Amino acid sequence: MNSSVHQLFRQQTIGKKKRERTRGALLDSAISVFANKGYEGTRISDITAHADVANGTFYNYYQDKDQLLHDVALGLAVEITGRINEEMSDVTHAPTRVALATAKLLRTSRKEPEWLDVLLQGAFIVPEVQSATIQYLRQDLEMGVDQGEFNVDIDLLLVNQFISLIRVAALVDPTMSDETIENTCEAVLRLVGMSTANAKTQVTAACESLLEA
Amino acid sequence: MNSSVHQLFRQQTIGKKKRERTRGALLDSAISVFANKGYEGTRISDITAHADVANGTFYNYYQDKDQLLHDVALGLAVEITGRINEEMSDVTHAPTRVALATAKLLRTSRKEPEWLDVLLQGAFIVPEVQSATIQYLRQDLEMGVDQGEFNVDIDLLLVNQFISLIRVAALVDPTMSDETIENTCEAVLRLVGMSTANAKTQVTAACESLLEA
DNA sequence: CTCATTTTTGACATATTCCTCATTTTTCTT
DNA sequence: AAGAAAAATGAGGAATATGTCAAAAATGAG
Repeated sequence: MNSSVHQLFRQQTIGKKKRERTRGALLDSAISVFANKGYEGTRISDITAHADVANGTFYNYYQDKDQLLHDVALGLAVEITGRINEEMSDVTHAPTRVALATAKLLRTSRKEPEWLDVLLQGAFIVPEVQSATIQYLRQDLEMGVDQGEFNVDIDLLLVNQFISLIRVAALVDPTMSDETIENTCEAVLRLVGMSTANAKTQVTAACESLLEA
Repeated sequence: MNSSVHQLFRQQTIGKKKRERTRGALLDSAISVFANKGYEGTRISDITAHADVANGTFYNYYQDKDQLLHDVALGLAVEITGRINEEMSDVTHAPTRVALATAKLLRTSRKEPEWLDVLLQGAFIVPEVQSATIQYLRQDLEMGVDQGEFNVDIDLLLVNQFISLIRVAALVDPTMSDETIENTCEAVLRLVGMSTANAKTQVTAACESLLEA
């Protein structure tokens, strides 16, 4: 087993003690198994088999699946939102930020489809993950309203609508084509009250700057 | 057991032979149990217990949970879309149709929260249910484009985005307040390319006509 | 390299769910 | 109301998962 290509958590624990390295292996395996079998559908034994450890080893680290999902999804949330925000630190125009963040997130999902899948599963199950995910998004949306670019009330419903559009992209087109990415970016901008034409312009600009990078 | 208030399928089988009546009881029970425990989380025994029949009885009717979900969700899809379309047979203005259909659907969900929940679970798992659900929606969306009211390409992604906004409403506000209904109606109209102001106007008009009825 | 400490192991006892089928009970036609 | 056909029953075997723990193995500090 252990045929995963990504190594997010193991990368983070190289050089540390055995305990942290095994934990990293379990977390990485959890990503793959949760993504492929779904949270409900995965058995503890699926994860230990994938991580090449004995069944009992799991219980040295977690009491149950819930705790594991919590750690995995929260780790992914921190990693992904952290990266994206860092890359956008100099962008102050809200529509550009929103389009860029969406495009970057979906690009991540093209490269590591399992990450977004598990992050979203976590966001719908673990409240703490939901908060972590929403945090930055809400700031950008409110910035857009302040800048007079977004024409809509920002509330919990809207934020969740936003997230659900991301989710649908991954569901309808797991390969995450450029077309899907652009269409989704335009959709989220329309959702927050921009015109179709305006949204198209913003997305085109944002995606060009993405190709340079 | 069998504390369900709704009786959709049992209603449909009154007067028929025992076989159909028991099937109706299983289908009604499935609605309640799927809605409360989720499809993955429900056991066959949960459904038979809720229906007040022996465990083995289930297997006289279905080979597995999948087949039951198929029948339940498809039955709900036919019932719900049928009702809504009938009530809108005289409406020809696409934005009005879309706003009305959305509002009516969410109103149904307020009265019978389990119906929409299970219908959507089915739509994401059983392809045939997805088709049945999408069918009418797609017509109305294309009508809106033809009428020059919607300014967006109609494709599978868009249709799924639409459905996901419905889903979010049920998730964020299970009580389905008027506010949630109106906000969701406006959001779907913005999604298909209408301006915030225009969307608001349409929704207000549609919701008024809904109060008369 | 040594060895106390940490970590892993995997067999097993417990628990859950599935599904079958011989038997009993109900239905409903005549 | 009789009785053949239809339907329901639920005990129990097979399969799968969970969580524990005494013993074995690996680790890494000195």
